[in-house]
Amino acid sequence: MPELPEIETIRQDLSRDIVNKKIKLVAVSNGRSVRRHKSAKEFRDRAEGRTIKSVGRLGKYIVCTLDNGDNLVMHLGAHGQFFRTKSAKEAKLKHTHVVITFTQGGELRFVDTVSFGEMFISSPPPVDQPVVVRSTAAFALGGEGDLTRKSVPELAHLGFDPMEDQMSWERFAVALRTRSDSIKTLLLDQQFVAGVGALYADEILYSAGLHFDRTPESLSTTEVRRLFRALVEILAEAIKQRGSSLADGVYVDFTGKSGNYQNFHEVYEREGEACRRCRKPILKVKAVSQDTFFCDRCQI
DNA sequence: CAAAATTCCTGACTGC
DNA sequence: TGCAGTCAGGAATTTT
Repeated sequence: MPELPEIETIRQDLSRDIVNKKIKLVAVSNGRSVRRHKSAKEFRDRAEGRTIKSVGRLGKYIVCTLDNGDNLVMHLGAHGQFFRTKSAKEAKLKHTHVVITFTQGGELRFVDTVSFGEMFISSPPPVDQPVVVRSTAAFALGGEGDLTRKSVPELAHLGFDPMEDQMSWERFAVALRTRSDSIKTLLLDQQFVAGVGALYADEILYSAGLHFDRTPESLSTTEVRRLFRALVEILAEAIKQRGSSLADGVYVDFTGKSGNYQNFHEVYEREGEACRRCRKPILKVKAVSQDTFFCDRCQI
């Protein structure tokens, strides 16, 4: 369940920790975690001996640029976790599928109970075959996300990233008008906006004072602005708080510490508790094939 | 024809 | 104890 704020927290920590470290060994114990490759050996061969030059992010993907120009791309899926360990001796958690050992010592372990997550090595496209961006990101060219998208073809389909791309509320309004789905469906659609999942979608809609079922055509200009502002501000605040850790224990950073943003949730996992704005109990319904938490008085 | 709905992958957990 | 059902992110496939 990690979403953009949790992934960004991990990216920041990794960036401080593994940049300029050299990958000595890669051990894959579950081939499903590297399923885009023909074999685990191919993944290992392309990673071993490489030095990590930078750690970026697009949506829920972490992108490590290597010294040969390739990118090591990592996605946590629904239950994936990273753990940084000082030595190989530390006990291995169940479902540890990939272990990266650095020349300078220490390991980065990828633990993923259901193996919905993945890791793969991607090469930038040849100059005569540039990536064509067809998603909503085409409305937000010029940012950091644009560079990532163009060097990792596998991520070109992702919509704009609210933190990495140069989107404005006016261009967001244009992108919105191309779609007829409900606004919650759109927030969850990675090809519309990259990085938002069920938790932040509900928090964003509460903050914007909008009901999950509203459609883009029904939104006034003021409401579109409120939605865009909530999208950017909720994610930014959640990053400041190092993401949300729920009772399920799925999200912790790679040292095992929880985030703080769960203490600021207005609706998510607050069914029956009083809305902090109007005191009416928060509701939970099935919508967009998922649980949706909202206040039916404050969100119209 | 596109958009919407369903399926698939896997393991943890819930309820009977 | 066991067994059916549910859930999760995203891609692929099927149905509408």
